[in-house]
Amino acid sequence: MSKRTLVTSALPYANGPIHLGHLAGAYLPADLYTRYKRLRGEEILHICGSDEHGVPITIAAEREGVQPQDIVDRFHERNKQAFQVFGIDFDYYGRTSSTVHKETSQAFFTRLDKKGVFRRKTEQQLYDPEAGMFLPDRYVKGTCPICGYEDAHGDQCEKCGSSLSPTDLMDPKSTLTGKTPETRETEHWYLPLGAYQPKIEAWINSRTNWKPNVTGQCKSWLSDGLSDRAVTRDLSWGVPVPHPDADQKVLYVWFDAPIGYISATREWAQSIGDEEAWKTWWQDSDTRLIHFIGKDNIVFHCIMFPLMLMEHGEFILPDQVPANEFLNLEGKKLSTSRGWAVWLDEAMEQFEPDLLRFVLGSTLPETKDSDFSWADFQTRVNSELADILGNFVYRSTTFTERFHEGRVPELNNPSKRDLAALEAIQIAAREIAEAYEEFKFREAITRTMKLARIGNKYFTESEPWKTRKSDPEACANTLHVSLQICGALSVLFSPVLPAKMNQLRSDLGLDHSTLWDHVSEAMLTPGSTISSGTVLFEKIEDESIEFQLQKLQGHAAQDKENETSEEFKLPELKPVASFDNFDALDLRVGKILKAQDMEGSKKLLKLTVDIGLEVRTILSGVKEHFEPMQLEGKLVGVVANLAPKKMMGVESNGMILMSESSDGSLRLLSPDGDPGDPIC
RNA sequence: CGCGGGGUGGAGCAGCUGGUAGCUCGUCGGGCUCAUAACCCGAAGGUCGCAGGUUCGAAUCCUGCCCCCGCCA
Repeated sequence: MSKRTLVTSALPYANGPIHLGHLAGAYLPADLYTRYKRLRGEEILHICGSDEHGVPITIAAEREGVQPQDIVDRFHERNKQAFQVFGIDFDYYGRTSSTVHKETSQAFFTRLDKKGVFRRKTEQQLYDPEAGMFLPDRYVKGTCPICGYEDAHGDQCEKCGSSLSPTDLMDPKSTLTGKTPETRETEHWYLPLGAYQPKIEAWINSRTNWKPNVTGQCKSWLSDGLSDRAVTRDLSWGVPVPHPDADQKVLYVWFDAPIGYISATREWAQSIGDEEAWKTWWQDSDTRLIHFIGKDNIVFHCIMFPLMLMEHGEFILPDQVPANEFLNLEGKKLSTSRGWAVWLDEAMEQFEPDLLRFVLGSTLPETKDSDFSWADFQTRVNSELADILGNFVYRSTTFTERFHEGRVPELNNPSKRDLAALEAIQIAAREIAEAYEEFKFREAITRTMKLARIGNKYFTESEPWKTRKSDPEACANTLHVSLQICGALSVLFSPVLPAKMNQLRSDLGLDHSTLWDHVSEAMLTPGSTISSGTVLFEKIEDESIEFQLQKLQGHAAQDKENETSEEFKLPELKPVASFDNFDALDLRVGKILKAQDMEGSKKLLKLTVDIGLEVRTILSGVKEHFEPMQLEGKLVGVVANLAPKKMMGVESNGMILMSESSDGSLRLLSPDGDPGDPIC
């Protein structure tokens, strides 16, 4: 039995925000596990951080005309913040652009180099003389030698799917300068995976407790035969290769990123004022190392990184890699580039983190790809969190409040049913724990919810509203038992619903440091006071779901527009809307009294509009289409009851109706009538 | 034959180290009224993609075929 557990979550790539797919793949399961283990009183450390090197970041930086560091700074902060709000309980969130990481990964490289692990190979690579640099695969485009597609990338042809090497391309062009690159010689360090294959294979075969999808993926790689992999690249953004012959070279991102787990742990040790503390977590064989990742990362965490650790010699190896499959969205695969994603920070503007944690946790892609849909989100929140769990707690506490002075009753002469319900608490605690230990988080959540279902059934069958008069002792027992179940739930559900269960424990007068092993049929002391009337979970209205769906469509449509902006194509009709949907809008005739420039905004004009009943301020994104003077005095259509929205520090109260031409230009809808007339 | 995943009642999933097909939601019927139009009970609904094979017995193992879906997490 290991003394402690080190949990790592895949380092998110710092060129974009976190979306639901990321959470479902690694962060939420890691957090559920960590929180569960902490509740067990076990020693556990959860490490993560931003992966900040690699070509996509330099491409993003160039596109925006900024430095890679700027991109990375932006997303590091944004993602760190989003994780925190969502309740992902990292002990430390580092970043690979840090000094400690640079030192750690360089030392790692040097040690492997000195041990003779690497092979140096000279190879031909494309060089852009104008840009003065070797071109990474993705910086080269050309004609695919296999299918003749003219716009193939240096690493892969999107048309036929063939994987390519830049030198395979016919008529290659640098995407930086558009020039034809020349071929030059360069030398790189390789990790000769092929040579180590037997060693890796033996190790993988010894991992008998891994998930089938993980082992399967590894074996498939092994049976294809591992090929050597470069660990260095000719780039400027990354960790410089610490070798005199390696001018202008950096460590390949796949090599330095996993070392980020170690460097982040070192930084954590510094932060607690004990520089050496990280060693316990990485070098003591009593520590169990667990990597939470998405399936795309399996090969790195199950083959490459373990090999690096083995050859380094001073580190423990991963004990478990509970990789998840992928999460789809509304039945379609997520695509950040096509705008088909739900961004964590945006989702949390509307919904409490616990709701997302629950729904996402209930549908984690543990064994195969799974699907997240907003309709399902609404159903699960309403029918499970609100109706089953929330309502059970509510009926138990309010009944106690109304008929028992808000105090936990004594248990006297319990019936068989009472005893069975109390026993269910222990059984649940045991079964739920078992599921967590086996990384079956969906199962854990189902089993936890089952206890609330048992509570409802027990409460209904006991009929305290009848025994209240006929048999007060039985009634008291019912309340006693129901409240004990609530108490148990407040702990057993807290890995999934940390904030809500904190609230519940407060209401029940339980200590926040209550541990899993304190869960029993006697958690609440008879006579102690409880609070009631807290509605833990509000139901989600259709409108909120509709809003999210539209936002999603909006993201996707906007992106489509960007892609096909040259085509003259009218947008497709939206799905049928009910009359109620239409009727919810209050459309009015308005008169623009004044139009002012919004300083600092590219798009917005500040309009003062008379809508008959009142004069209000409306911000409109029309600066690129109209001069303020053109607008003053015009009659326009106004959405008068749109929720106010603050932009650039000014609150906008409504929206001006426009028509948009295929070339993107806007025109006013000009109604006849007087300000305030309803449009119907 | 590029790699990988999958096809189970209306929907979303579990079962897949072989032995009467489960769960949540939805639907229908009933009960109850403490409660967030909630809760409880019952019912209908599946030849487990297709075809072969192994076996006393296969959703579960083997073979072939068909169809979906990912592969800038």
